[in-house]
Amino acid sequence: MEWTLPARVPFSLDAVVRSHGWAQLAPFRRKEGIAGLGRVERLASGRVVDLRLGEAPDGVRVAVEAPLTDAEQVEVTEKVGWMLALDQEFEAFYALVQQEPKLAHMEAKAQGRLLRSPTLFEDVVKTILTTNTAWGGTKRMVQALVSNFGSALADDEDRRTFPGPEQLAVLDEADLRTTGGLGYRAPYVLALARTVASGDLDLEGLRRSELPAAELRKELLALKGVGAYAAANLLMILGRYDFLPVDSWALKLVSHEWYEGEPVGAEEVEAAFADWGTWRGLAYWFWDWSYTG
DNA sequence: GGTAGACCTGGACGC
DNA sequence: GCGTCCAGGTCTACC
Repeated sequence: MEWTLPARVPFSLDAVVRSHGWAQLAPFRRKEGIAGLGRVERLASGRVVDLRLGEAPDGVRVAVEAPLTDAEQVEVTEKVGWMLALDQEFEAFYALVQQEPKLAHMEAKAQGRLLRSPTLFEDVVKTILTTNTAWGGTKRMVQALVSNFGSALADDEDRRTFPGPEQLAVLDEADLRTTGGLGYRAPYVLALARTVASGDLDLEGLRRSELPAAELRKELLALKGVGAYAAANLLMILGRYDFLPVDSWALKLVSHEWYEGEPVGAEEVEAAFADWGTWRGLAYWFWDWSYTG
C-alpha cells in the first residue's frame, strides 16, 4: 500500500537523506542515483515491514509491500514524520542566513533537516558508535548489530531491523564485544539498552522534552559513552542547535577555513560560530566548507 | 576543574 | 609481512 505525507515547505527528501551519514547506516538503504530511502522496520504489532520512501510534491511518498492495519499505518506515519522531521520549519534561520554566502543556498536546497532514526535509542547507539573510530568502523559495528540481533523480514533473512533495547538488553557484554564488534563500547550500549528496556530511563521522552538545551545536554551527558561531541550531535538530531559537535573533523574544517591549515582547538571552532547563537550548530553543519578532505 | 593514559578495531602508511 | 599510528571521543584516576 502507498500513501503521501505532507511536509512543511520547503522540503526535499533528497536533502534530508544527504544531511549526514545516517542514510549509509543499516538498516537504512538507498540506491545511488535513485532518489529515495528504504528501511526494514519492526512495528508495535511485532510485524516486520519493508518501508520505502520516495519524493512527492511538498512531501514524501510512503510505500509498504503489504496492506497495514489502521494502527500500523498510523505508527508508520508517526515514525516517518519523525525520521524526516516533516513538521520542522527553518523560516527564521533562512532569513538570518540570507546575507551569508556560505549558507544562503540552504533555503533553495530545502536544507536544515537532519535524518533521524525512528527512535532516539537507535540514534544514541549509533552516535556512540561514531566515537573514536573511522566512519568505516561505525558502518561495520552498526551492520553487525543489525545482522546479528535485528528482526528479519519474513521473506528475506538477510534484511533486518535495528535491534530494540529489549533485544539488546538480554545479551551478554561478550556478545556485543565480539559478535557485535563493539569492543570497549559494548558496556555503554548494554547499559543503555538495559535501563531503557527496564523502564528506568524514558529516553524517547527526551524527543518531546521542552527542557532548555543546556538541561537536555546534561540528560544526554549522563549516558555512559556520551560525551561533549556525542551530546551535541544528539541535540542537533533533536532540533537543538545550541552546541557544536566538535570532533577531529571539525578541527580540520575550521583550520583550513580560517587558519590556513594551522592546528586549532575546540575554542577556535566555538569562536567561529559564536555569533549564530541558538542556530550555531546548524550554521556549522551546513557551512559551505572550502576544505573537502 | 584540568589533564594524562587507556580503550576495541581495522585501515593506512612506512619500512 | 610487521609495527605504528590514528580515526567524526570518552572515561577514570590523579593532581
